[in-house]
Amino acid sequence: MSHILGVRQTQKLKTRQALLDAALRLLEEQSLSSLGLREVTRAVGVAPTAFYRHFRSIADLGVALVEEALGSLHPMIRTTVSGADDSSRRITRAVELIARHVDAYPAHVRFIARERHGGVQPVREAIREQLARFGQEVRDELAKDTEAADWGDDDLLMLAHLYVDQMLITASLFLETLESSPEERERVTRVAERQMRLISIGRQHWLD
Amino acid sequence: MSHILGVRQTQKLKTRQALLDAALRLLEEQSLSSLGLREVTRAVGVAPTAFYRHFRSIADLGVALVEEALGSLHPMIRTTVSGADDSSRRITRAVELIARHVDAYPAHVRFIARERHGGVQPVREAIREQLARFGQEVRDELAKDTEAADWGDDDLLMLAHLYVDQMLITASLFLETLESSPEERERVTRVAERQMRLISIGRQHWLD
DNA sequence: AATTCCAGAGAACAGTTGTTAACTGCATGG
DNA sequence: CCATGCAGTTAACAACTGTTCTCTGGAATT
Repeated sequence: MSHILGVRQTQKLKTRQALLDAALRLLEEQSLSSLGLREVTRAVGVAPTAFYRHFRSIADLGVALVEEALGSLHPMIRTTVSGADDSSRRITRAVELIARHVDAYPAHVRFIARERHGGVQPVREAIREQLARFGQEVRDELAKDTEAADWGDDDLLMLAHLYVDQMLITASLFLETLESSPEERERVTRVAERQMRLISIGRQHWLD
Repeated sequence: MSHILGVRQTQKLKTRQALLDAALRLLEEQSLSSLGLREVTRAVGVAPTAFYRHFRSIADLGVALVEEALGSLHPMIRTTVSGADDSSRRITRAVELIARHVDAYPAHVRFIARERHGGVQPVREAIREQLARFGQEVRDELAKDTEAADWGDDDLLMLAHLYVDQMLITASLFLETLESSPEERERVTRVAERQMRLISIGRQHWLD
């Protein structure tokens, strides 16, 4: 199955990745809809026309970036929500995991937050799709929990989307505090934890 | 106090508003950071240089749009959250108010959702400021409620921001269903109501 | 009635953009 | 070893961008 790539294909993949990296860096201070194809190739040090060997358009590159930013995140989401330990520790761990992820991949997080409602339709669509998948996965994880025994499937999905949106809000908040003081980051952490906790409390009393 | 404007000033305001309107329309299918000054003046039917009589830059126009989109919304937010009637009806009414607002001003809502995390720093800042004000106003309204008698100020603000974010998420969801079937809109309405309800339940049991 | 002011027009500027076509050199498969 | 494939180059295109300076007509002020 594992097919060893030739010199040619590896070089092509390398250039492709360089384009993605350069685009992601340029997108820290602008939106995808204003990102120029020449701007990207210039940053990589490659001729403008080389772009077409890898992507049909900037929108196409954007969709690839969505895949890169969210595609590998599914296992992490699953393990974050699941687990049978007590809910308080789980929340602390989840918020910390989000904070770490923002630290590790700030540009990816910024890209998703920015382009989720951005001006490029295919990219919005790709993000919407991935987030819907997250929602379903979180719902499946929640369904395993004994606490959700009598819940309807609709309600589980409703709660799952609430969690997913809350994660995004938290991530975006951490993003804004990337260059703030540790005290500010701590404050944001505590607010996020309490918001999660309030949702959890609502969840516990949903069937009352 | 009410100073009657001369022919000259009214004409200037008219052109300014035409620029804002044209920009808002053009922003339905792109982001602010890719909006061109010439593009806007062309849409209005005015010379490119006339733009400078009204705005220093596109970013400056964006900040004005934030004011137009959110500035007049404060009284509505206050009345939505306040009121002593039972919480279930309040939620129904709040979600309906959001739906109506999205119907009436879709371009404004889209602009805010898009540029909140968009590529233009001064505009992000302006939106952040307005949303922070909303948060404080909602907190003040929540503080009046007898249910929040023993709540700390921190917790009230935490809840207020949760509500504000939830309103934005709901508005953005309605935006996506603007051209969908009535059934789809009804479905979104019910999900939004249940999410609000879950948060309200969490609120009721917060001090347990 | 004469003067000042100023919103908008017009022309020109140096740069930028996406896309095309035809090319080159080198890894690949026969 | 030779022929093919294909990643990346080069050059050129028409169209577009923000910004400058200069000008004009008519409202506002005196």
